[in-house]
Amino acid sequence: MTVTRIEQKERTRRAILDAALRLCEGSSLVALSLRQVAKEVGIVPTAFYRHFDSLESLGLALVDESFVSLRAMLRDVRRSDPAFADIVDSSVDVLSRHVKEEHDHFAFIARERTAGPPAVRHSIRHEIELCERELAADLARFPGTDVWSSEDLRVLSNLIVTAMVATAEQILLAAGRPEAEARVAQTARTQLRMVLIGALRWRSSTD
Amino acid sequence: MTVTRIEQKERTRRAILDAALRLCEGSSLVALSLRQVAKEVGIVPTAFYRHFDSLESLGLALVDESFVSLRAMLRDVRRSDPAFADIVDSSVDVLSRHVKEEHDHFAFIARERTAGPPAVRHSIRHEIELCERELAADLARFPGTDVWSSEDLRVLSNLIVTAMVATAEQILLAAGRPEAEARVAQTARTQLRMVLIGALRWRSSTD
DNA sequence: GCTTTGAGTGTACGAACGTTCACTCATTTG
DNA sequence: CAAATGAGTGAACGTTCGTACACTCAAAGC
Repeated sequence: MTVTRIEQKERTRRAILDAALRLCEGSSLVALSLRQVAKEVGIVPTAFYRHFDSLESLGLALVDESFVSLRAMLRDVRRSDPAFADIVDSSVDVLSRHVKEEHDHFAFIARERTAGPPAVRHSIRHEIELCERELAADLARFPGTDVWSSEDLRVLSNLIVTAMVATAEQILLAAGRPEAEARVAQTARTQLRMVLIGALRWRSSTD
Repeated sequence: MTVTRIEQKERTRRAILDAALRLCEGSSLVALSLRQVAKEVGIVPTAFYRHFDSLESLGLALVDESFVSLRAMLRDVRRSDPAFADIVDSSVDVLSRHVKEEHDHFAFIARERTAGPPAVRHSIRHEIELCERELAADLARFPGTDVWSSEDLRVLSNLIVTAMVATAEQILLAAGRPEAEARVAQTARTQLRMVLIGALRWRSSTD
């Protein structure tokens, strides 16, 4: 019991983050009230201000936290299991596993990306742009892509990220129905293959 | 002045729809209050109930209305201008023109699709699914697609619709900055070509 | 051990919320 | 022309909202 003081504060902070994540599921941050969060946590409304100075800064903290989950997923995708013959199979597999494991974080990103408070929307968009740039860098490391322009890489990774965001949304929607999940994953695999093959062919036919 | 009575009612109804569309821009339907809408329209809160029995049914009316705009766009895409050499060019052109013209409707769909009240979300998802099925039927009419399975068509049209929804979101985001709009359109054209070529190649290599 | 600190409390406020109800009064109807 | 209709009014209700302020009382620091 040496660090009890800051430890307890951190515990309450976590409880607030979790409560907010839980409560705005099914609506949005913009429809959430400070009092609801406080009641859910079990503290008095004014105590909220000891941790965040507004719901918006709470939202920004949730963005940070959610993208920690998302980046953990990207890390897993990157060092894809060599047991998988196909990078597409392994990537979609990692995606669907992470999305289900960190359901709340991915749902938060998907929802607040378009409907959150302006600052939250902006922050999420920025993070996703960074992901696109990272993906473009990854793609550039592939054999045979050295002839591509950076613009082509950008366009391709934008398309892939868009498709994967949509896939994540559909996985969330199918959550708990294994056959629906499998269907979404199968669709995502096919789409990824179409895109990759198309990108290669398109390049070699226009360079 | 023969139809003044119902005419006036319709006018107020329109004013409510417009006010709601305007007010929930930048947040969401779930963060909208009946009183805000009434104030914006210039009627007393209780008068709202003469036209809708809840904000949710207002939301459903806005979904209907927004998809009238969207379907008008699809109609334009379908009878694509023969002056355009490329169907991709003409489709993206029609898309960006309609999205800008009916900015509010497309923004509404994009936003409430993930963040609206459950019934609204569900309704939008249903409408988008119908669009996907229509697109699949259109694609089936293309020469050379007769060997495709209906599942392949479904997967492809899902991918295309996803990419176009994302494009619409980016056009909305770039609204008012012509160079940004042009960039989004150019990206969309490239992506559509990658997808179409990839789908063709993928099919012919696995049938 | 005495003092300081700060997470959490409790009360209180004015504002906005959804909904109720009884109403007005111009238009429509018969 | 009298009666019925129905869009819009206005006051009132019980809630919930964000926030201000003065407070408690363990843990942390000296």
